[in-house]
Amino acid sequence: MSNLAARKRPTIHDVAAAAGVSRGTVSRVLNGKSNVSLSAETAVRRAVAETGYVVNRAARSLVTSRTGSIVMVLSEPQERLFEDPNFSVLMRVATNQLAERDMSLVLMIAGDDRGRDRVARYLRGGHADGALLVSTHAGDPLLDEIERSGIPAVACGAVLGRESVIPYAAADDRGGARAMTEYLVSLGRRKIGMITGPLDTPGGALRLEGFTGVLGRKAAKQLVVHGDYTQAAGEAAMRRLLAAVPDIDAVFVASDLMAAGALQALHEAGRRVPEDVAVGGFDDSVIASATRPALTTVRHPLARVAEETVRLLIELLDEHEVEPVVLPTELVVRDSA
Amino acid sequence: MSNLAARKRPTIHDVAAAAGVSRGTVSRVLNGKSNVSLSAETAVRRAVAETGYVVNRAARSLVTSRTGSIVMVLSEPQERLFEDPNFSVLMRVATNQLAERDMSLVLMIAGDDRGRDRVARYLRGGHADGALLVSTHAGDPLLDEIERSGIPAVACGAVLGRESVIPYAAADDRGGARAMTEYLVSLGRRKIGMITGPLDTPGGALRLEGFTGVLGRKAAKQLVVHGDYTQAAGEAAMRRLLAAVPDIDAVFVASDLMAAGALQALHEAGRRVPEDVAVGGFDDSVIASATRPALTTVRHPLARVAEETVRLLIELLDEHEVEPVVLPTELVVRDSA
DNA sequence: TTGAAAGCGCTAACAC
DNA sequence: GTGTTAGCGCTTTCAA
Repeated sequence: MSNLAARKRPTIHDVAAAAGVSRGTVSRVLNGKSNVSLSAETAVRRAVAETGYVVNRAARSLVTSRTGSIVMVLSEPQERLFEDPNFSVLMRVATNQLAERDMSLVLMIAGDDRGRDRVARYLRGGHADGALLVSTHAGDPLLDEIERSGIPAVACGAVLGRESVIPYAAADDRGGARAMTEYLVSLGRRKIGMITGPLDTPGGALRLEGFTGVLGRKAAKQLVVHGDYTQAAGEAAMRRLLAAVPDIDAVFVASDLMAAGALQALHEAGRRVPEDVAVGGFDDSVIASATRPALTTVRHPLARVAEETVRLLIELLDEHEVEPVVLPTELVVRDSA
Repeated sequence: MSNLAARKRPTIHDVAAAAGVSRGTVSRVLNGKSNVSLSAETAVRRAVAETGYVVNRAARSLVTSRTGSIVMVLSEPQERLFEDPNFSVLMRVATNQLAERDMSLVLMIAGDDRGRDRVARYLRGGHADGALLVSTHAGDPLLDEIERSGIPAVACGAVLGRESVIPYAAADDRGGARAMTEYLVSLGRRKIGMITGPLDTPGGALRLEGFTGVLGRKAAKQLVVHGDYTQAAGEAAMRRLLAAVPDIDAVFVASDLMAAGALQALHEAGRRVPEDVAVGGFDDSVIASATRPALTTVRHPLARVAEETVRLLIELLDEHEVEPVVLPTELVVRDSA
C-alpha cells in the first residue's frame, strides 16, 4: 500500500468503478430513485461502504441548487440573547430535527445593521434553503428581503403584524397570562400590578392583553409598567410600582428573569412574598426554581414550540401548505403566589 | 421589462458582460488578487452592484475545496446544554467573528452515538473547514476522527487528556477555585466543604484541584461530594454534606446553578447563609444575582474565552502555530460568603 | 434499467 | 494585466 498518505477523498467515480456501474447509476442509488435493479443497488451500497464515500455537498448543490442547510436567524439584541437560556433549547431541537433530513443548521445573528445586512446577502446568495426566524420584529427589513427572495421562512413565536405572512409556532401567551391573572384574583388579591415585556414583542403584547382581558378597567394605568425582560428592569419596575401603588398586593411579571428582579426589589422594600405581595412569573425557566421563594409561574412549552416551528419549516420546504400553531401553557404553582 | 418574473440569480458571467471584461478578471477582483488594473476593478465593482451579484458558494467550494464554514460541535448531554445559559455567549461570539471572514457557523450536537456519527460523517465528507469543540470528553471517538481527517480543530475549554493535541482557550479554573477557597479560609471558616462538577470535565477536575491545593489534608474525603452541574444535584449534594458533616461552616460549589440548589437545601435545613454556612459559587452566570442571598462567586470570563477560542481556530485555518490560552478569573463578592 | 454526456458557476493555470 | 479554458463532483436528461 504505497498510497496511504496520498489518499484522496473518494468521488462518485471511484464508487462507480468499484461497483462496476456508471456514475449515473450510483447517483440514482444514492438519491433513492426507483429505476435501479436490486443487483446494481447492492453493488453500489457495498462499494460506498468499502470506499468510505461521502457525497460532496458542494458539487450536489451546484447542480440541484439546493444547499441542504437552513439558517437560523437571531434578531435579538445581544444582551437579551445573552440572558436568555431558552435559545439553547430551540437550537438543540432544530439541529436534531434537521439532521434527520441530512440538513444542517447555520446560525446567524442579526442584532445590528451589519448583521442584518449579512443575513440579507446570505439569503440573496441562495446560501440556504430556508430560514428559521427567532424574535424578529415587525419592522425588520429582513422580512422584505425574505419576501422578495421567496425563501421559505417560519418564525418561532409570531412576528407581530406579519402573522399571516410568516407561519409560526408559539405558546398561548394570552391564555397563559389570563390563567395567571385569574389565579391571582382567586387568591383574593385586589391590587394586582403587571410588569410587561417590550410591547413590540408578541410575548410583551399578548401577555399584557391576557392580563387586561381579565381585569378590565381594574387594570389601572399606574398598575402597569414596562420592562425589557432583563433582571435589572424587573427590579426597577417593581420599585416604580411600589412607589406608585404602595398597597399593591400582587404582581404578574412577564418573565421569570424580571420576576427575580422584582423579588429582589420587594425584599429590599421589606415586603414579604407571598404574604404581602404575591408574585407570578412567566416561562418556567431554570431561574424559576432558583429564586426564593420559588416562583409560581406559567410554563412556556418551549421545546414543543421549537419542534413545531421546525416541523412547519420542513413542511414548507416540501411545498405543503401550513397554518400557524399555538400551544397551550400551564400554570405552575410554587411558593411566590 | 418583460423578464421581471423570470429573473434568475446573476452569475459571474453576467457581471463580466456588464463590466465588459472576462470572467477571470471578475474572479480576480472578487478574490482580491493584485494583478488587476484600477479601471477594470471599478468597472467590475459597479457591475456587481448593478446586477446584485452574490457569489455562488457551492461553485466556489467545488473548485477551491474549502467550504467557508466551520462546525461547532456540542458534545454536552442534552439536559446540561439545556440548563446552561452560557452556550449562547459562545455562539454569539463565534458567529460574529466568523462573519468577519465571511465564514458561517454550522451547529451540530453530538450528545449521543447517532449525533457523534453524524458529526463524524460531516467531517469526513469535508463539509467544514474547521471544528470548534465544546465540552468534548477525552474518550470521545470524534477526536480520533478529527485527528484522522486532519481538520483544524480547537476546543473551548481544554479537552482533558488531549491538551497537547487540541489547542484550546479556557478560564483559569484552578486559580479561580484557589482564590475562592482562600477567601473562605480568610473569612475564618474551618470546615469547608466542596461540591464538585463531574471529574471528567476540566472544570470539574481543576476546580477540585484548586480547592484541595489550598486546603491540603484538611480537604477531608467526606467534605467533598460530586454533582453534575444541575441544580437538583447541588441540592442533593448539600444535603449529603450536611448529613455527613453537621458542623460544616462553608461550601465551595463548582457552579452557580448547583450553588442555587445548595442554597435551597441549606434553607430547608434551617441554616442561615452566610452566617451559619458561607456559600461560594463559580461562573458568575445570570443565576448568581438571582438567588437570595446573591452568590459570591468566581467570574468565568466566558466571552473572552469564546473570543480566544475562535481566534485560535482562525489562526489554525491560516496555518499558523498556536498555543493554548488560559485566561484569569475574578472573585466576585456578593452576599452568600 | 442503464450508460454517456452535458452542464451547474466558479477558480486558477496558462497563454498572450 | 487580461482572456481563455480546463476541470472541481455531481445530477439529470437523452438514447439505447
